[in-house]
Amino acid sequence: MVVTRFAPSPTGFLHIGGLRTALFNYLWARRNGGEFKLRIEDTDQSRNSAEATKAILEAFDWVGMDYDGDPVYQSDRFDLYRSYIMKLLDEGKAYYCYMSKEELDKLREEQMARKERPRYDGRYRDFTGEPPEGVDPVVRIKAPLDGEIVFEDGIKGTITISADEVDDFIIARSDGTPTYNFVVAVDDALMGMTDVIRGDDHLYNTPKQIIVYEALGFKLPRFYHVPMILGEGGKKLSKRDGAADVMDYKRAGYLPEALLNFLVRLGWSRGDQEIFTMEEMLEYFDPADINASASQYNPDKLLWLNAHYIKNSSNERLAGLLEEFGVYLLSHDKREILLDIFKERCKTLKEMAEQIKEVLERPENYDEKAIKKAMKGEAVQILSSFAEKLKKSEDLHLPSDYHAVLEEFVKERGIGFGKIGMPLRVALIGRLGGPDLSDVMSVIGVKESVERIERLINQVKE
RNA sequence: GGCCCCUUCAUCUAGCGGUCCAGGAUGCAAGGUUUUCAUCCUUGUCACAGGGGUUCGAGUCCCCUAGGGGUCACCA
Repeated sequence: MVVTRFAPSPTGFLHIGGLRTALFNYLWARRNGGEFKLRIEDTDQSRNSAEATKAILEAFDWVGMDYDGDPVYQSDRFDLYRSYIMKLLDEGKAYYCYMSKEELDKLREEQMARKERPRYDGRYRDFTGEPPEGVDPVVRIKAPLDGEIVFEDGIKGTITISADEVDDFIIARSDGTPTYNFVVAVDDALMGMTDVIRGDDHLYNTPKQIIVYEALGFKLPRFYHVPMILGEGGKKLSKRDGAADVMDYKRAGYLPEALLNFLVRLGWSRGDQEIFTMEEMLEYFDPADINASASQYNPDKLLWLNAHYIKNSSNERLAGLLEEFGVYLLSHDKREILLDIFKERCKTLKEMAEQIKEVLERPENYDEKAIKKAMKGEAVQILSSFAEKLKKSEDLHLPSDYHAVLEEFVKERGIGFGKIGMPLRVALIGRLGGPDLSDVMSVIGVKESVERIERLINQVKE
């Protein structure tokens, strides 16, 4: 049985680094038929917010990762933590420390001045005297005084930390609330975690948590510390590097499977394979194969992946998704042709929506450079006679019908395709470039095509 | 600064001592397809951080240097 978890603190949105660790945990649990749990680390009441929790849940929902059972909120479990703190106190494995915050700060400053590593000096570790008046004590755990703490990391190998790097850290604050490293260890043990996959910014927390595990007699899980995702340029990932919030990717028109595929390949691979369906990820993912080095965020690759998944989506699905971007195609009679055209050429849903709108809606203004390039010479005459020809043609429905008219027109006038192509393009969608003209006309029909041509002609005449 | 971790093309990566004058993908460039743009196809471009060892043989093992990252709270 494999049990994993994702344990965010609800202090903000879910960012892509978090999503990746969540994905790794999810895949590993599911691959093994185990459980994937969600735990909200909200022990610091001043910093967490209900909205943040909601945003995290929303992101999970969007990418389609399901978790087992209800999310566990640490704020519901203070009594539980207290009982374990009492237990350690009773067994002499933890103790009250009456040092005030001010004293502590002073000690730290002195140590820093002496260029020493700031650490608690253990002055109350074996204290038996009268406690000072008027001080609410914190509870500290007894960390080993010498030797080293060694553990096996599934990604980085054997990690050795000298005992004097870890002091008697606080497990309960003076107001009685438990601290992070204590509750994580207690919860992971009690929730039955077998594998803890987390960011390697937690590497230094691990020895502390191991101290808690051992003091409480809990069995250690396997640890995997995954390297962080760096921003472009190798610096810490920031908002500037694409949208840091997972839901921003939805708003920007990314498909969740593209994002997941992108993230799973950041630090993990299987031979030369680039495209992974969820089924394939579930079949092959193993945290032991994660790279030990950090990787950089690469927006171009994400875009490429997204284009791939758009191409391979059904028109029905795309039509549904496009509604969020103001394009309503579900019951549009030209839905299939429209989507067939644009799913091949767009990298995001947002881009797709914009380009579909270019076809569906008349151009509001014309690209100036395009006008200059396309509307010289006899372009106006060519356009208007093409409009005449369109009006006279009957039974134009399919793109091929329009294509035939276009071909005939070019032949009759003895001109190159570009002579009509460029101006017509500007008339229909307002710019050069874009999809096949026959496709566009078949979508909007003869009447609208003619009107758009006339509109451009009038505009140019002015 | 102390401690810990990391280091193959611009980027994501393959490589687990010989099959590597280092493979794939993205990007970029060129060509082809296309009435245009995009897609697509083809070709090309580009890397073992540096220095010492170990070994018959090192991208692969060890050490040093450099660079990068992380961490040193009554935050999580």
